[in-house]
Amino acid sequence: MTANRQEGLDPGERAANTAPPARPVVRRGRPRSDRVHRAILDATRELIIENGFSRFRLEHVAARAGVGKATIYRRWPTREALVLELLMELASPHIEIEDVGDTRVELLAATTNAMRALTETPFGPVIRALLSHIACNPALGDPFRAAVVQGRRDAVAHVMERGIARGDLDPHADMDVATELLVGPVYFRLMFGGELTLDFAERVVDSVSRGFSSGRDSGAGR
Amino acid sequence: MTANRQEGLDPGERAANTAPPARPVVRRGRPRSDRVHRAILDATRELIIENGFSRFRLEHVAARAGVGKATIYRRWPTREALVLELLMELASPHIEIEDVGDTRVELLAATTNAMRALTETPFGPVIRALLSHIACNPALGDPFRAAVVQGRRDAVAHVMERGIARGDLDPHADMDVATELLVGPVYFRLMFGGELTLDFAERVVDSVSRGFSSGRDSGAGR
Amino acid sequence: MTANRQEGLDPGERAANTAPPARPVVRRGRPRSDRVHRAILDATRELIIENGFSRFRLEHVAARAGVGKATIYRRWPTREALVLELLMELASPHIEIEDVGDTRVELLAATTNAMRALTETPFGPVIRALLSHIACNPALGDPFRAAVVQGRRDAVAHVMERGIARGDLDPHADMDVATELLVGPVYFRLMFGGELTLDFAERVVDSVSRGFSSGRDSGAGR
Amino acid sequence: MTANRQEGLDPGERAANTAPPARPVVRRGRPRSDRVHRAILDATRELIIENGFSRFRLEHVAARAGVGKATIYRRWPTREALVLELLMELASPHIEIEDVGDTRVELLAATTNAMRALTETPFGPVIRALLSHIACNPALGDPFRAAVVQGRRDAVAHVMERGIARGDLDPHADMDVATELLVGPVYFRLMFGGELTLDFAERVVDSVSRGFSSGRDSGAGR
DNA sequence: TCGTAAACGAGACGGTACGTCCTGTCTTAAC
DNA sequence: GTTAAGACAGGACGTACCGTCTCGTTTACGA
Repeated sequence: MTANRQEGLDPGERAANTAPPARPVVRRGRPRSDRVHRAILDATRELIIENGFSRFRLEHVAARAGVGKATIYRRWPTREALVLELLMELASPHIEIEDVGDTRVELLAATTNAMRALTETPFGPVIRALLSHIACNPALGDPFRAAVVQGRRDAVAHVMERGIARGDLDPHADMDVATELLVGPVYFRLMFGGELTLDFAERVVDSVSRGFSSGRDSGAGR
Repeated sequence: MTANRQEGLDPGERAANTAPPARPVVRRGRPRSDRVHRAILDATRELIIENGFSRFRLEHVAARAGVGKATIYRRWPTREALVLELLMELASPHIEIEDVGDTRVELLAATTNAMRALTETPFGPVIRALLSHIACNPALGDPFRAAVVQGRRDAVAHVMERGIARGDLDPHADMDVATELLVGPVYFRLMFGGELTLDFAERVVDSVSRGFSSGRDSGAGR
Repeated sequence: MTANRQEGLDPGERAANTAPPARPVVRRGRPRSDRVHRAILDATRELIIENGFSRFRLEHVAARAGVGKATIYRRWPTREALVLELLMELASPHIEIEDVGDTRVELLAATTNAMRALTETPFGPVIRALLSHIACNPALGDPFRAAVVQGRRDAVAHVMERGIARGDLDPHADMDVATELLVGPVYFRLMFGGELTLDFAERVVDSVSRGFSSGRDSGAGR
Repeated sequence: MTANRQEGLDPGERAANTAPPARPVVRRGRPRSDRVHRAILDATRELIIENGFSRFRLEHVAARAGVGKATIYRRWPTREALVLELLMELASPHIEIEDVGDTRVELLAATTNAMRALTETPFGPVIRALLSHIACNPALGDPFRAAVVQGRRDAVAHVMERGIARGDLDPHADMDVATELLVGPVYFRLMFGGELTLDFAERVVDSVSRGFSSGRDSGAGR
């Protein structure tokens, strides 16, 4: 989330973990301003949403945030790194799937969580603008995949495990493609058109869960 | 495919529709060179694959194609229009799904056609570089959706119709999400990581077709 | 004067001087605009006079001349080269000393020419702003010395020769320091203060010409 | 020499001279370091000699002197003030002309003092780099003229007075241009090229002193 | 067969943004 | 209260491309 501020926090903590008399990498000079950090990320979010990534200009970020360009470059080496931090920040709240005791509801949540993040929060316009860079540029894609995508895979896996434990899902249901089947259709429509409605999510989940169903007359099979 | 060369052809045809003896807007001067047209598209393909769309520069296209910049602008009003033509050209061969009499094979073809286009042809790197622009920029996305995406939806719909007619698929199978379920997972992995192998395609198709199956012991249900 | 436009003029002339069938280095592309060239030099002159060389910004030149920065860099590799061309252009009209038949008048002209150029023309503020660079930077100083300073030395030498021929000046008068004695005092005051008036020029010339005088009751000795 | 440190030294000294029990403008906190003062001036001298004034950066001074930027700004309000102090410090040892009883030797000293300061001490490169600023910027030029130039004028005037008293120089010799004639040629060559040798100095002084000579067969007239 | 008019390569043009450097001010902890 | 360190807003640097424009040259067509 705060991808590249870690090194500012680590030293102290690391010092505490190791040698007591060790100098904890003294922080010298004026410390970086949190207000400025926030202002830059906010301006970044607004400008990406307004113009997309290809017309996203650091000079405009600096102007809108009321900040010098050097202040941005001091914190993020490239604009990819900047938008990555923003992306992580925006993505994280939409990953978890709560255990509500109902397998179908939880499978539906996997799809609707992704969908609502895309349609109802700034995460939508931002990731839309960054799809190409996530797909092409490992510097941006790898951290995103490691954090966000893997998080979603784990959440879906837990849902499936609970569903199998409840007897709702076939123990042989293919967990390796579950995330792809539940979330892939949403991103397909994000790029290639089509409504992103609750009805769509239910159709996807119905089709998928029928394939995953244990065959018992359970909640997972409608 | 030749999206914006139409206006070069229109005048003549329109003239034919109106005044028979009228001079059909004589084409004077040196005609445009096909060699140049080809060289620009080839350079475009190479440079997008090498650098991605964000570092794609018309000046480099002109240099590599051995062409003046004005010659490019004379044919395409924006670089989006240029890459759109390239994208259409590269996408078109991978849409059709042949009727082979076997529903499962045809469903699998829907997934593997998309997958092989992405992994084995220049269409992969090119669309990867353009995902964001297709998602954000209607000038590029709308024609692409109208031609390529709709083409794929139609092909999948025909497969489903044939599968229902053969009794392999449930007549109530949800055709509205079939393309999303078969192709969405492939694009999900294109962006968000994961193998794009035949095994993956088979797992996807198995899960989906089990959901779509008529229940009869048919080829569609493994 | 037009230091780095020579290569634009040479080819044609050189072709005429050498081999008739020789290809005269074909000029391709849109030719450089003289209007732009003039506008840049004019803006340069104004801004140096207004702000001095240390606050002289190419970005301001571009803005005032209504020109892109690249257009300036296309013609002059550094701002030193730009101001050198300006300096040469401004200096050239004040070098010559006319043969008026009167040695004292001609010696006085050597001093007053320099003085009036400094006090009554843009050459003054411009060279004042460039003294350090002429003194320190050979890229600027060498061409200036070769053209302007040597020109003035030659002019003074001719005056002395005529004065000796007329019998006004001592044949042993030291021509090697004449320019320094006649013009040095003017530049001394330019930098280190003191009036630059006709009276001052006459005092200098009187003192110098008394030292150079042939001793005969001539015009050179007051 | 130490133009703006006066206010830092005065209070203490004045306190010692006046009322013993009175607390005289208490100097609180850590006192300013002379080591730092010296290091800054030394770094300034080195960097001006290495790069000239136009590429002279306070940030580099701070780095080389091992000093914070604020420490420099606390002592000198502008970089002009800083280099002015340096210039004064370097200029002062070369002003005086000793009374040796020989008018020609003393006139020669006026020229060679200036010349040797320029060729054999750091004053040369430093003033060379500052000529433009002395000529254009009163903040730097006025104090320099008041101290250094006027000092030299006074020294030359004393030489002339002694020469007239000795009967070597014409009582009507023009004292108002004497400094210009003796030193102007040296600065002319500093900027505009030519050797700065003892031979050159002697030729200048011979020509000038012949103009100033009383006509008696004295030492001043060669 | 010869004009003529558009296409062509080259590159100049006014701009915008880049990423870097430096300015003069400020904010911190250490002394 | 001075010190070293370094963050900060701002502004200029020199470079790279944008999309438009002017050149001289090339090439097919119709007169």
